Amino acid sequence: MKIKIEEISDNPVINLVTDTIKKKKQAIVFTNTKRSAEKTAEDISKTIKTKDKKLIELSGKVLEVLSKPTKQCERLARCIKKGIAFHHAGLTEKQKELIEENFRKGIIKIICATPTLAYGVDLPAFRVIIRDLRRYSQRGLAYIPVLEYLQFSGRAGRPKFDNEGQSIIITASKAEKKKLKEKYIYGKPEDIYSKLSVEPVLRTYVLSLISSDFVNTREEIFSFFSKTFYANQFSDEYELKAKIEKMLHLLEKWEFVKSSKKEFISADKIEEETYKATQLGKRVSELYIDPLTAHNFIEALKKASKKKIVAFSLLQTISSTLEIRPLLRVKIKEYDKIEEAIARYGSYFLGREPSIYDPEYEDFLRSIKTTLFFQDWINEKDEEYLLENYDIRPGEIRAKIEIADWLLYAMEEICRIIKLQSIIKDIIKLRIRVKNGIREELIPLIKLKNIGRARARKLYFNEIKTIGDVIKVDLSKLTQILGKKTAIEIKKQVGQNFETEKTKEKKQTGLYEF
DNA sequence: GGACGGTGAAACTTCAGGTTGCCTC
DNA sequence: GAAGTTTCACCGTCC
Repeated sequence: MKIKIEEISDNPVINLVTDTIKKKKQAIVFTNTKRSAEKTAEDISKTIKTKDKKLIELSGKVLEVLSKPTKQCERLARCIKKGIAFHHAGLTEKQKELIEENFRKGIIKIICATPTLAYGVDLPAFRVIIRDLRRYSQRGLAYIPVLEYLQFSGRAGRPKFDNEGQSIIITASKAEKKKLKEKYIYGKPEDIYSKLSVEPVLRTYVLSLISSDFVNTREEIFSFFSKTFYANQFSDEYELKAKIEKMLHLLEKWEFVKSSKKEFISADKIEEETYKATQLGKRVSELYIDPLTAHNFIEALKKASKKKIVAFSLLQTISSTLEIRPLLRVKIKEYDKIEEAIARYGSYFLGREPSIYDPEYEDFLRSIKTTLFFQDWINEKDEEYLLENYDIRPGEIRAKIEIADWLLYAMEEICRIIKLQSIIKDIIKLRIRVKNGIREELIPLIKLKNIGRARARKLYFNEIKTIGDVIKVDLSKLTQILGKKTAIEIKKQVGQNFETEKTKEKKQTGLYEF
């Protein structure tokens, strides 16, 4: 199909977007990096002159999601004022919600997004503009799979509102146009391959099958895997068997499963060797962490019980797992800083420190940077600081923290089973700190509902340091610090009722909200 | 003559994201 | 590999 579009700039994306708005339609622009999504949104917004009250209001909301807005928040707010937004995993949940909601309402006209928006979120638009079909990978810039292209263009056309949807690819030349047409528009999507043979996956599933008593003998295990999609696809039975054998051996060595071979079997009974999960193995399987992670935790905890540890020790242990990946990237200028941290905290490490010549050294440095990020987070550094110093955005911070929380929980559980009581306390404390991004002294206050890191710090600063202090302090002072509504609510939580007549009334009519 | 500002080219740096998993007030 | 950012050389201008 051919459509004519007015050329107001030499940037085709801007021309297309302007045309879309003129038609009173909406568009999603897909780019290949977060930075590009932001830049594109900004470039577009600069060409737009509008002063919509709703947009200004929305822009304010977007800016207020954190106690102190980051540069990213400010940039987003500026774009939204013009009805343009960018959307990627670095935004906070609230910001993403606001953008999606207001795009559906038609208030936001254009979203510049990374692939996040093509998955999960149901957000159709009249026009989809795919600016980049190549993305950086290990082998340099590579074309994205056809499947992904289909995912992008699947966003085009709103079933109830439009009769058609447009998916437009931006190309640099005629030759490229022809090539991309062949590959993406007329081409077939790729085959799907099983990832079952990837070691962490295989480890997890072998343990899970044994732990749930779904299979117990070697034969049963082989037979199970031989019916999987993986076996179907590769049909290299020998290789698969060898891999499973290896996994069984490891699980046994790590004491997650026990083989009957080691037990006494009477002479007249030739029993087939069976596998059973140990108590530890069962729990590891329930926790759904990679058995290797669990094993590393156990080794680390054993070391930890024999020496002085600090938050860094445990944070570094969880930053060395596969689950926490991707690790923060160490930038060229940061090498010195990281090396310095290694020197400073070296004695607190619980794992092996690879030498500079080891291939995993690079990952080690990245794990240290990730650890330092966590450490700054629990020392109450704000989002702007973390963005500047670690290049990690609010949305990414949340995602990392959720995984860290889960891992620390798993660590705590393992600790119970292997009976290392002395460390459990440290883990529990750390978990609260990681979850909330607070120093240890705020732990008592954070237990109150509606009190997060910012308010807890405010209270502490005002000499209200414990629940007892909260009870003692009078309402007017608390109101000064937290505002009336929160102050009353907090007082209520510690058993003091200051409900005013007004709020009581509201409550009766069902309008009262916290 | 030096501070300053503007400009553009060259050099440098960095590059998507996610699902499940657990417990709980 | 290329977009986006930073750095730097260069020039003109002003005081």
